[in-house]
Amino acid sequence: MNDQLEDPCDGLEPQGRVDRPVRADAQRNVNSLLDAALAVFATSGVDAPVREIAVKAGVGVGTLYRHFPQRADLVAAVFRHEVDACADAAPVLAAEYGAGEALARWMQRYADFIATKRGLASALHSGNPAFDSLPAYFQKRLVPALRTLLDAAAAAGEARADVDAYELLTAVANLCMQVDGGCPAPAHRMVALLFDGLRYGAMGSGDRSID
Amino acid sequence: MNDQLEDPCDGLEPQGRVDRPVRADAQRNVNSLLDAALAVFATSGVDAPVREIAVKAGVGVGTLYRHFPQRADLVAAVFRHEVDACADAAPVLAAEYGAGEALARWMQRYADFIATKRGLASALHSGNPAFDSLPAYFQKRLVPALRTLLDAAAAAGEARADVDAYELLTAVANLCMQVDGGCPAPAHRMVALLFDGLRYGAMGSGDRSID
DNA sequence: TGATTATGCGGAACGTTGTTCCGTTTTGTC
DNA sequence: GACAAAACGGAACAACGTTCCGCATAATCA
Repeated sequence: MNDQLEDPCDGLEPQGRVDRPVRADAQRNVNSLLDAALAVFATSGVDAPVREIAVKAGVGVGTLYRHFPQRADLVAAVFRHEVDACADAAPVLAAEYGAGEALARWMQRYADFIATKRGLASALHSGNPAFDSLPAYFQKRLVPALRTLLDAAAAAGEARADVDAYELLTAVANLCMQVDGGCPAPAHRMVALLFDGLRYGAMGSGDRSID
Repeated sequence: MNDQLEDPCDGLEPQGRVDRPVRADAQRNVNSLLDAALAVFATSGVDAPVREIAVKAGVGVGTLYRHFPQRADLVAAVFRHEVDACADAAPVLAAEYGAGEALARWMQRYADFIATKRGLASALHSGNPAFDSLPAYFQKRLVPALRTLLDAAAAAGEARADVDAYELLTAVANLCMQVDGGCPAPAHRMVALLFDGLRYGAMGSGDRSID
C-alpha cells in the first residue's frame, strides 16, 4: 500500500498562527461541539439532529454551521478526532507498558473505537463527498501506529513478525463489525483470541501460516 | 442453509377474494406507484422525495401513504417487486433458450438487477425494521430460481455440477457491487467471465476446484 | 337504473429536519 | 477605551415525511 498520500486534514484545530490567530471563543466552541457531537452520536446515532448537538454544546446552530458548513463535515470531524485519539494512544501505551502488553491494549482500544462506529459505516458509503477522505485518513493514521507497536512486540519476541499492520487492522474491524448491540464483551474476546494468535506465532519459527 | 422459512410477503398485490374485493382504482394506483417509484429510484436514488413519486404516479401523497404506511414500505415493495421479476424471468428463459444459454442470460439479468441497487444496499443495513424481511425474501426467491437453471445446465453438460446456487448468487452480487457509475459493461464482462468458468468446469471431470 | 355505503382519493396542513441570514455581541489590537 | 474584524445566537426559510379529513367513486342491492 502507498504511504505517500496527501494529508486530507488540516486547519481545523491546531495552531493557525498565520495572518490572524484563531479567536479564543471560537476555538472553545469548536471543542465543545466536537465533544457534544461525540456524546450525541454515541447515544442517538449519527442521524441525531444538529440542534440537539448545538444545545448540548451550549451554542447556537449558527455557530455550529460557522465551523462545520454541512452536517456531514461535523460527522467527519468527529471521526477524524476519534481516529487521532486512537492513533495517539499508541505511543502512550508503548511508553507505559511492555511491547506485548502495549500491543494487546491498543488492539482492544482500537476494537472499542470500531465497535462504536456502526452508524458511521453506512454513512461512509453514502456517496457524500465530505466522507471521501476519511478512509485514507483512517489508514494513514492507524497503520503506522499499529506497525510501530507490532514491530516493537516482534523485536521483543512477544509477537510474530510476519503480520501486516493493515491486514490486522481490517481483520479486527471485521471482527468487531459483526457483533450488534452495545455489549463489547464478545468483540473483546475475539480480539484477545487474535492477539493470542500473534503471541503463539512468536514462539515458533515465525513462518507459520495464520490461516 | 435453511429453506423452511416463513413467507415474509403476502397480501400486497394478488387476488384478495376474501370478504371484499380490492377496488379496481386502488389496484391501479398501487401499480402506478410501484412503476413510478421504480423509475424515480433509478434516476434520483432511493432517497428521492415521496412527493416526486406521487406526482409521477399521478396520485396524491395521501393515496401513497394509504398503500404504503411508511416511505420504507414503498422501498421494500419495489425491491420485492424487482426480486419477483428477476425470479420469474428464470422459467421464461428456460423455456425460450437452451439450458446453458438460459443460465447465461439469467446471470446477466440478475447482474443488471444488482447493479441498479446501489442505494438500497446501505438502506438495507440502516436498521429500519421495514427491511428486515428483505434478505430472506431475496434468498427465498432467487436461490431456487438459479438452482433450477444450474441443475438443468449441469444435466445438459453445459455447466459444472459442483457449484452452490447461493454462493454463486452472492459472488455475482459482490462482483457487480464494485463497479460504480451507470456503466454496466464491466460488470457484464465479469459475469461473463464467471459463466465461462462454469462452462469450463463442465468439460473436465467436474471435481476441479473453482478457486 | 338509482340509492346506499364502505372504500379510496387528494392535497392542505403539521412537525421535524438541514441550512441561511442578519442584527448583536465578543475578541484582539492600537 | 475605541475601533474593526470576527464570531455568536436564534428566528426564519425550504424541504422533507407523515397525518388528517372533506369529498369522490366503485361495488352492492333494490
